[in-house]
Amino acid sequence: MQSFTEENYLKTIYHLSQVNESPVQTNAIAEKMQTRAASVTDMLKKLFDKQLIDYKKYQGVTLTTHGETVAIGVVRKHRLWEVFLVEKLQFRWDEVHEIAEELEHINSAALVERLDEFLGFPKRDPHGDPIPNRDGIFEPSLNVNLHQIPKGNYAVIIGVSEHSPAFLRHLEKLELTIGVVLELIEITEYDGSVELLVNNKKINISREVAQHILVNRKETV
Amino acid sequence: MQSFTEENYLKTIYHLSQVNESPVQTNAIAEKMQTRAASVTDMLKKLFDKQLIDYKKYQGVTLTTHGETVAIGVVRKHRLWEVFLVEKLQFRWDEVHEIAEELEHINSAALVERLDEFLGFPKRDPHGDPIPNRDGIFEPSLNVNLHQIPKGNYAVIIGVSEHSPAFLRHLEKLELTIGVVLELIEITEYDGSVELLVNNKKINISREVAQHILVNRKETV
DNA sequence: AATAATTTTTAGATTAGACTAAATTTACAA
DNA sequence: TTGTAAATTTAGTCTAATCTAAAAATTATT
Repeated sequence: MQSFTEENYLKTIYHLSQVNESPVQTNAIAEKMQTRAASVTDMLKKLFDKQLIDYKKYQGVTLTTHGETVAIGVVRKHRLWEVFLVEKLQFRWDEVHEIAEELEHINSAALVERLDEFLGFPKRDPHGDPIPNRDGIFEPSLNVNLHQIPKGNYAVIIGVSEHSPAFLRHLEKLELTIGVVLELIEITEYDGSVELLVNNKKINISREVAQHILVNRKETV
Repeated sequence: MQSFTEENYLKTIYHLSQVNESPVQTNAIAEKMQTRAASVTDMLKKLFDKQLIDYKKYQGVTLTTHGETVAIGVVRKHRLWEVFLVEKLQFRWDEVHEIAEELEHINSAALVERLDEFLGFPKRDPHGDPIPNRDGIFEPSLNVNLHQIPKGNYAVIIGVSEHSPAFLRHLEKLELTIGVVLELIEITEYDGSVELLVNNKKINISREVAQHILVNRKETV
């Protein structure tokens, strides 16, 4: 069994090796976890001794199969609890991350499976992130961001790649939430800002925002 | 804010001062928490410094108003989560205590209030224990055990005063669960065992079992 | 009241996780 | 290839929570 803290390290290493590729660097972990590199080194030794990571001094880390299983288990719990909080307890999508950070460490296999069933085996969390099944398998997905859609095309929002409450509330205000269908009218050459048609309204969003909105292209409306 | 561990100490002190009267002794806390008296003394000093308990060396402890508020908050969360696990996730009443021991430390006032609402503001947990409201107020209750009912009388089971899975499964097997109406036929003088009529069946239970079943007397069937 | 038994506290260590400061290794540029 | 900057690790502390063993205080018993 892993401690709360060990689980958080594994989860962070997992996320970092998804975004950039592995091996993951000590400093990257330290920054993400708001701690110091020296603390990370201490923990890496411990995780290595427990065979949860592969680690050579100065060479960064990758998760072992076992370590990845644990990390994906934590991600699964986090995302299922987020669905619970939004679907059952009526929280907004920008409020659930912090609470799920605590709930993800509750330790009961039976609880996770029953929660999954209670929620109807959801495939994605409220931000559109995929939920691994009990075997740790994710449904394949495309991950195209809005900025990559050619003009004149339609798309449906399936997720976001940035989870800060400020960003999520901004999207909410723009009516850019999961499931919304939009038409991409124009990408401004000068600053990369994007003009959209959403709910019959024309709106303009910055390149930064557009790049954090994940979509599926749609052939028709 | 209190740590996980501090919350557990406060909860234990709270429970012990309900059962026997206060002040609560160091050894009693140690036994209940499966730890050593020396560890308890260390923690008592800390809780005293935080003004969560009143404590004089060698004289035992009582909770301060603040400490009691925290303890009741933990009890409230524990019992609400137990209701969730049984009512929504279909756990049995003998399976929920351990999971609730973890969930009770999740830290979000909004979560507790929304969970309470989602569950329909339950007044009692799956073992019949009262759930304090958001202000820490318990609904008054009588707490008569089955052994105190005069023969020939009817009663309805409202709770239990012993929560071990073994005991709960035993009751389940005897069909002695919350809400069940029974008639007390006889209390055997020799060993205090009790003869009951439940669901039209005559059964016999030991004095020990009878004393851990809490009931309300009923005038009629 | 004196002594024995019990309870509680103190003293001193230990472990997990974190920190600072200094040393070391790696990477990169002149 | 040599020197410097950046990244990482080591060494040594710190705090929270625990422990054992010993000392002190309280309670019970003659």
